[in-house]
Amino acid sequence: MECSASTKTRGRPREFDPEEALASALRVFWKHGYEGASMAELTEAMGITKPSLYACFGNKEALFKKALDLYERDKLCYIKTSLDAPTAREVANRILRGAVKTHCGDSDPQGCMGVISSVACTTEAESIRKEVVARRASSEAAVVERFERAKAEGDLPENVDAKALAQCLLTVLQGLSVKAQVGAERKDLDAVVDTFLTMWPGR
Amino acid sequence: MECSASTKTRGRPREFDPEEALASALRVFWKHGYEGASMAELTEAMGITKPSLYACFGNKEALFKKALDLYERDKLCYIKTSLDAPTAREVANRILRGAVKTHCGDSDPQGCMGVISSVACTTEAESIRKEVVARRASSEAAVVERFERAKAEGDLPENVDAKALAQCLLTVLQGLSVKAQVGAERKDLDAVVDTFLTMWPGR
DNA sequence: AGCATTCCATACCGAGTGGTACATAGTGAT
DNA sequence: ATCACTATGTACCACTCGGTATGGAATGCT
Repeated sequence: MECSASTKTRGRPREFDPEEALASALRVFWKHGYEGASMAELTEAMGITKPSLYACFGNKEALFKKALDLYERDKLCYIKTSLDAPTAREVANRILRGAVKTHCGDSDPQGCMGVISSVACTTEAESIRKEVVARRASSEAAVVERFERAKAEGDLPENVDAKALAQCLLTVLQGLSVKAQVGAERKDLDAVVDTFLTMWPGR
Repeated sequence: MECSASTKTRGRPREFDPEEALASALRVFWKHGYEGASMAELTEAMGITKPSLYACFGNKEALFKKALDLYERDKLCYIKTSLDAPTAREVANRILRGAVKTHCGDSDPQGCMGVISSVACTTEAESIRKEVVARRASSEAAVVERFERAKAEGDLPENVDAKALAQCLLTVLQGLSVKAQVGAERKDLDAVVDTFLTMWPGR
């Protein structure tokens, strides 16, 4: 049991690729959130049966967390790389453009999996919400830190509150993902980003 | 059947107040969204049994739409009244402050019922999502119109795109409601609004 | 070949879902 | 008092939920 990349093959070999299956599961969770994704839809998308899923991934919650890992590694990586931009404005630009591209593309589900899963939670699945919120907090902290550096480097005026500005940026980010999920057109979201960047203080 | 305020009382009189019951239902939908709210929790909160609910409100979907009407009338009215503010900046200020107060108060559930219900929708409840999205679109149109007037009146610089600015404002609005729902502190949201208004173009 | 081990498929579990049939109870009109 | 009418409470429906027991199939080791 427990999916791993070990090479010892005693017993009947597994007939599916756990990574491919996880990628399929990710798309289902992304579309419907944690509670909205049923085991039936998950197994069908993954092309495996329920016992195989449970043997390999544990249970629904463990599967979700592994999917969330994959999501952050593959789809949310643009946030971390954006922090390398030379100015605060360019950081904001890259993050927002990256969000529009990721959440409004037509090859992947619309919207942000984190937002979907944290908003769509009945009380009983609150551990999922806490998981998502905790991960988002760490991203937020990184942006705050980056903007404080930007202030020291003169990218941002002295009077701006780095933490508040970072939270404002991420608020727009989450708003964009909501709009994307309920079917906003990409050009409208691009216009929102244009407008927000026009308002952006400093360079 | 069908709840109404008619005065003819042939047959056994109803033992509950439909308006009170609807208000209780609203709080449940607000907390959990359409699909997250179970009939069991609804009936318990409303203090009535399922047959009474179905006789008076039709079914779950009809009950939700009536709750949504009540929500918009009682809780989202600040958006329409905000449009009467003298300047575009004051319109934005009132809308954002109203949102923080409404979605981050401790007497009502956290977050925006519309966002929760439109984001947390499995494919089968898509009619609910469309309903919510359509209502939001009409609000958005009103804000766009108000900002175009503001441009004509000189509140906003000539180079700003009224529609994009309105969408940007509502993007922040939805971002705020997401943050409120997952437990952001009110002072942080106030700081976001402060920052956004500092960036606001024109008067 | 025989064995231990692992995976797959079917069929099932108890609990919860939205929704309803039915008998009973309370009302106004006749 | 009887009737038509409506609300209520119980008990139930078919269905789906996440999760699992079980038997057989496929492998490596001895």
